[in-house]
Amino acid sequence: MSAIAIKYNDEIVDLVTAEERGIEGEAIELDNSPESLDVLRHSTAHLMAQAIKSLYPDAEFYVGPTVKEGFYYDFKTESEIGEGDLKKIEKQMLSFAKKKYKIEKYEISMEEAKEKFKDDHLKLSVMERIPSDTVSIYKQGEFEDLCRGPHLPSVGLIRYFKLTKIAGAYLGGNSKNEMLTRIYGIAFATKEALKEHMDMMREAEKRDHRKLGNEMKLFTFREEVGAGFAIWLPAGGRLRSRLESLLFKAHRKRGYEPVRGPEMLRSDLWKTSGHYQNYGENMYFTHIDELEFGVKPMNCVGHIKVYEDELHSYRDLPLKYFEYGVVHRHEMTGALHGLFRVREFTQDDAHIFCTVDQIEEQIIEVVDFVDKIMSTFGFEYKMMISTKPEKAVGDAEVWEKSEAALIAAMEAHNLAYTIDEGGGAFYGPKIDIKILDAIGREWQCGTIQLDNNLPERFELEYNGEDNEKIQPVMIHRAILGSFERFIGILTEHYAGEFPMFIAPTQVAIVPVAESHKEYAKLLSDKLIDINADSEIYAKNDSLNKRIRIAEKTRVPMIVVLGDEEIENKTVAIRDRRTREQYNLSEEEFLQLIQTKVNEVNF
RNA sequence: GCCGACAUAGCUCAGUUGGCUAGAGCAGCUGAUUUGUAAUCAGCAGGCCCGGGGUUCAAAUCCUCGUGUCGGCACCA
Repeated sequence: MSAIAIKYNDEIVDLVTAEERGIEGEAIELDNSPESLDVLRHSTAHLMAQAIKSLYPDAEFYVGPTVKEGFYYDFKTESEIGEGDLKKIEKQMLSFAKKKYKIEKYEISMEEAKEKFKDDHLKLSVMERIPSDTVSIYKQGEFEDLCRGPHLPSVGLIRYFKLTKIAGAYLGGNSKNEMLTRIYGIAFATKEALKEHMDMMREAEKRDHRKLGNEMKLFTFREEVGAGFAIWLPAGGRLRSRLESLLFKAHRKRGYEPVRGPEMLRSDLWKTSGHYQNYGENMYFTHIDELEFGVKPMNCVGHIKVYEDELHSYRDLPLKYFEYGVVHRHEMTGALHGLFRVREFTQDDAHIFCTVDQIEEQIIEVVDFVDKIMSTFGFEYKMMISTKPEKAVGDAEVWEKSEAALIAAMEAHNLAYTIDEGGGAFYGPKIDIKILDAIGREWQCGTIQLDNNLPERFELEYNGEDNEKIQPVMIHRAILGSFERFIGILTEHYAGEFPMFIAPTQVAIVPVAESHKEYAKLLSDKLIDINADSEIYAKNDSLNKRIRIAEKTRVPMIVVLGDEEIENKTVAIRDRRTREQYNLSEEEFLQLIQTKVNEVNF
């Protein structure tokens, strides 16, 4: 196999450019390495543009880069293009690929380029953003495109690709601009790699929590209830309450006090906190007796009122209040997505009131807490520190000090983190925790945020050693983020096969015949005593069928009870995964379940 | 919010270019069967075809306005 490009000083250079510049380097072959795929996908994007141009001659093109999962091209045409047209475009691409057009390159001045693409206002706007005086043009067959490369030597090398999605996208990523059509695709060097990728996509689809949530009866959404409002069904309710009680204990162990603020508060308070001005368009309001109330989008104000309930000494700090706070946020319709993005959700929210000197140790404590939970579920995660944004309140010194405290906490404990410059909240810097799930996707869940703004606005204080009034620091933190999103992620992470300690039902009991129902009920009661839920499959169906149904519910353990078991006081256990069967005495069985249910503590 | 697609029974889906009483499988109910590890048989019931308006002799099907869902974009304190 021959090279498709070379690597020159860490730069990927295509063959035409290498020749033009008279340089040599390590050969890059057409394979599934990241460098090679990048070139391949970029050229596939161009091939797609060529196909689109031939099918829709009025099409104008914006940019067509490669991205993490393939490539896309943004363009515009007067014709309506829908999902059904992707096949047609793919076909055209293949026919061009068969012609094995050489991909040629030449350079022209910016002026010439502007003349050349004068009818393509999108290309012109691309050129606006290029500082250089000359630009390169890549040509394949009749099709020419402004591009800096690198590209394959020939479109004939493009064989294994698929157009995956069609969607709208704002020009330049700005919602004030016009909307273009975007087609996404994927390409690989080999047929096998493409197939593997498509298989993985199908696997991800099978894990989709919306699908599993429906199948497993965890939760539902209903048109008449309203968009973004989840309804928790019994199975989901059981799972959720297990998570809640585990987490409740974990908070108590760490000195958090449970508190609760009201669901809606007078708007005056939201004006004091600044939410009215800064977040008002996402809030739900109601008017009662001439007064305006705002439904809480966050729990901070309630916790501040808890703090204000009594005078505090420096000796009391840190104070940690937590609440499973139900919040409402009017998210934009297009943002809603299963349990991942809803309009009403419950945060595992806490606020820590502490002195400036305590920030570091408090951050560390929270980070440890996070680590405990994430490792229990087998999640890897990343932490990202977001610093002062352009639009920020509070004085610069405090900002610096807070940011330094976050970084110091990370450094002191050798924790890996990245920095998102300017990505903080307007009131303070934060650490975001991003979960990597079983199939490598990232989810933003927990967050730890320093806040000097609210203590200032509400004039919070405590008495210092010399009886002077000092303003405390407030740390907002959530670990799961919200039960909704976290359970959504858990569902996909485990593909619905929840481990015993969190599963909606721990055991499925299948009595062989009518006469064994009584023993089943007895066992079920004993399971409740050890905090395990079970379901008895005693319907008038064949044994095979009931086992099949039990299997399909993804319950972690199935036990079958018949004459033998009753006689010997044993249970026949069927392992879901291996389909193997083995017997345990009732006592051993209960012991096993008890261990498994309690094996986890955060 | 924007671009595009979609909405038929509890669930998953059929339903020709507008044309008879809108179909199937699973789930549900009633029987029969009482089962030893992934679907026993038979019968029954179940629909304002997402909601308003319209076009037409005739609308699940066409138009329109909503609502909701999906794929992205933008948003995400």
